[in-house]
Amino acid sequence: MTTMKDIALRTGVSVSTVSLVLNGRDRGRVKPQIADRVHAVARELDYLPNAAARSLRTNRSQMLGFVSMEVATTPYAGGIILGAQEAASEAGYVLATVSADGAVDLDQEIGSLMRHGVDGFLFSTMSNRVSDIPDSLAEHPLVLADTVDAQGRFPAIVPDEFRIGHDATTRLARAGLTRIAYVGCTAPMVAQEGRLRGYRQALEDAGLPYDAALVCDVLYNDGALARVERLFDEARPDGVFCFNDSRAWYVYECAARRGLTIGKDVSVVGVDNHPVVSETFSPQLTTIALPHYEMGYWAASKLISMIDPDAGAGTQWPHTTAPIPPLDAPEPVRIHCTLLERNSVRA
Amino acid sequence: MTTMKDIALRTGVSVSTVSLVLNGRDRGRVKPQIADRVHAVARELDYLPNAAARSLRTNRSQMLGFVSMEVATTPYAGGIILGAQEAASEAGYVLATVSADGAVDLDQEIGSLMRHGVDGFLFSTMSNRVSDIPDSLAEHPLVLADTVDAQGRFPAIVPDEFRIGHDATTRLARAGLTRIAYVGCTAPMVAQEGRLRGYRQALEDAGLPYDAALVCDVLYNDGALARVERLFDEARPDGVFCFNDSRAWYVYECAARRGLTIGKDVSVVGVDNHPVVSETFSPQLTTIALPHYEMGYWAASKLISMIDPDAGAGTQWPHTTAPIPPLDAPEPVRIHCTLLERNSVRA
DNA sequence: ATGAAAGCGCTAACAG
DNA sequence: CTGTTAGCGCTTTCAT
Repeated sequence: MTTMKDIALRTGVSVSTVSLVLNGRDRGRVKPQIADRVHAVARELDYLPNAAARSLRTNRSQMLGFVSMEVATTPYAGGIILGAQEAASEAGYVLATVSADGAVDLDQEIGSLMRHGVDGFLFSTMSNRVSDIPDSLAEHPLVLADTVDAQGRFPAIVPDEFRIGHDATTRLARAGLTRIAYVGCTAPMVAQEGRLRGYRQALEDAGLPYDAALVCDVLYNDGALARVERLFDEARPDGVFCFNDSRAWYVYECAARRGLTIGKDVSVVGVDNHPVVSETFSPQLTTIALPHYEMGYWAASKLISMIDPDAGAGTQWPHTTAPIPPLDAPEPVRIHCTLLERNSVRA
Repeated sequence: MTTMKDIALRTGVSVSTVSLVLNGRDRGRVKPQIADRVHAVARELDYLPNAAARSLRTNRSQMLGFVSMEVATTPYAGGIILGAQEAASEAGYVLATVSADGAVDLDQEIGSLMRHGVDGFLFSTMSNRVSDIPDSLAEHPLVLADTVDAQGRFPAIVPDEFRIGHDATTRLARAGLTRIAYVGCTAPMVAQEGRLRGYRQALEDAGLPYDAALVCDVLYNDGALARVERLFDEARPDGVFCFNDSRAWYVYECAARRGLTIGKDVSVVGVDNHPVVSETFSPQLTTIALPHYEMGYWAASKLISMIDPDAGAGTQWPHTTAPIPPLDAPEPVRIHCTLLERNSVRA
C-alpha cells in the first residue's frame, strides 16, 4: 500500500502538497511543475487513496447504503441495484447492499451500514408498494425507489403506472383492435390501480367503449387460468393488456389450447419483460419494460444531490413525456419514472 | 456520534479500557464491574463503533467485495447476493456490490472497492461458466461463486450439475415413467454436460435404455419450440426433464397444443424455479431449485475463513449427499452445491 | 507557493 | 487490572 507519505518522500515535497494535488485543489496553490511530478509518482507507485483515512478525517465515506426488502425473491432488484450503482459510480460512490429477505435482521444490517458511515440510504421494496420506513433511516439522507411512504416524508422514484396502462392500451388500439381486454391483479396495489385507470383513459381517448366483461383481475394458479379461460370464451378479446409476465402466460396457455396464434388472432402487450420470460417469449410478446434501472439510477442521483447539493445542481429529474411507440416496435419500451418530492401531493 | 472517548469520560476510565471491553478482550484484564459500567454507558449513549477508524488502525475493513458480471440481466443474482450477505452478516461483515453489466468499467469498480479496503472478493458470473478472472483480483483473497476459472487457481462453489440431472431423472423413473426425455441446451456449458451425464446415469441406474430420440437440445424462440414439438410427436415421452424454466415453457406450450395435461399425460421436472415462473406454474411443475442462496452463503463463508482462519476452523464445507425426494414432494428440492478447492481436479 | 503540525476514532504495545 | 502513548493515512488550518 503506497501512501501519500511515500509519494511525498519520492517527490521531495510534503504530504500536504501531495494531498492538495491529488485532490485537484492545487489551482494557483502549487506550481504546475510540482503537481505534474506528484501525479507522475502517484501513477508510478500505483497509489490508491485510503478511503478509511479520508473518511475518518472528513466524515464522508463515499458509500451509499442500499436497503432492499426483497433482493432474492424478485428478479427486478438487480436492475435497480445496477442503476443505483451506475449513478453512484459516476459520482465516486460505492454501494453497500443489504436485504431483509431471509433471516437477516434489517435493523442490525442498517446498523452495520451506519458503523461504516454510509452517507445516505436508498430504500426499495420492489413493486411499487406503500412502505413503512424503519425509524433508524429517517434521520439520514434517504430516497425511496419503486416505493413510497404513506406520509410522503421522503423523495421517491416510482414508475408512472397510469402511463404504462395508457401506453399499452393505446398501442393495441392504434393497431386497429377493438375488443381490448385487461388481465390485471386482484391484489390492491398502486400498480394495479394506476394501470387500470390508464387502460380506461386510453380506451376513451381511442373512442372505444369500456366493457367490464373485458376486464378480469386474477391472482395465481388454477383459479387464475380458469378465469382467463372464461374471459376468452365469453368476451372474445382481439387484444390483451397483461398486468405482468405471469398474467401473460395465462393468456398464452389459453390461446394455445384454443389454437389461436398470438400476434395474429390475438395481440398481447405485457408488462415486465423479465429476462427469463423475454428470452422465451420474445418473438410474440410485445412488452413494456418497467424502469427498474432508471429508478435505481435516479434514486441514487437524487440521494447524492441531497448529500452534496453542488453535485446535483441543475439536474433534470425524470418526468413523463416519452411518445407512445407502435405495437410492433422492435425494442421493449421503457416507461419513464417520476420523482415525487417530499410531501408532494399523491393521488 | 458518540465515541469511545465520550464513554471513557462518562465512566471515568481510559479509552483503552473502553476499547478492551467493547471488543470483548477484557477477560481477566478489566474488572467485571467496570466492564458492566462501560457496556451500560455505551448503550445509554447509543454508541456505534466507527468502522473507518478501526479499519485505519487494523487494516481490516470488515467489508467484502461482491463482483458480479450480470446482476441486472439474470434473476438469480439476488439469491447469491442474499446468501453471501447472510454469511457476511453472521461474521460481522458487510457486502459492497459491484456489477459489470451496463456501462460500468469493472476494473474501475474493483479499484473503488480496493480504496475502501475490502478484505476479500467474491466473484460470480452466474450460470456456472468458466470465467476469466480480472488480474486485479488475483492477489486478494478470492472465492468464486457459480463459476470456475480455467486453471482452478481459486476456490469455487458450484452447483452439482450431475446430481441435478441424476436427481431429476430418478424422480421421473421412480414415478414409473419409462419414456423420459431430456430437453437440454445447445450452448456448451458445464451445466448442460453435467446434467446430461446425470440423466444418462440415472436411466442406467433405473434399468431404462438410453434413446437418443428422447434427447433434444434447443436454444430459444421458434426453432426451439418446433424442435420440442417434433420430440413430442416422434418420441412421445411420458416424462420430461427440462434444462431450465424456458425449456419447460416450450414443453407446456406443446402439451397445451396437443390437449395433454401436465402431471397426468406427461410429467415434467424443471430446473431453476425462478419466482416469476414458479408463482405461475407452481401447481403443475415439479422443480429443482438451483442452490443460488447456498452458493452465496458458502462462498462468503469460505472467503471469511481465508481472511480469518480462526473463523472458519472446523467448518464442514458443502458436499453432495441429500436423498432424492419423490416426484410429488411439496417443496422444490435444493440440490447441494460443492466446494472445489484450489487446484482440485476438474473433470 | 509550500510545509509543519494537529487531530479524526480507534487499537495495541508497554508501563505501572 | 488500568492508563499512557504512539500512530494508522489523510485533510486542513496556520505559518513561513
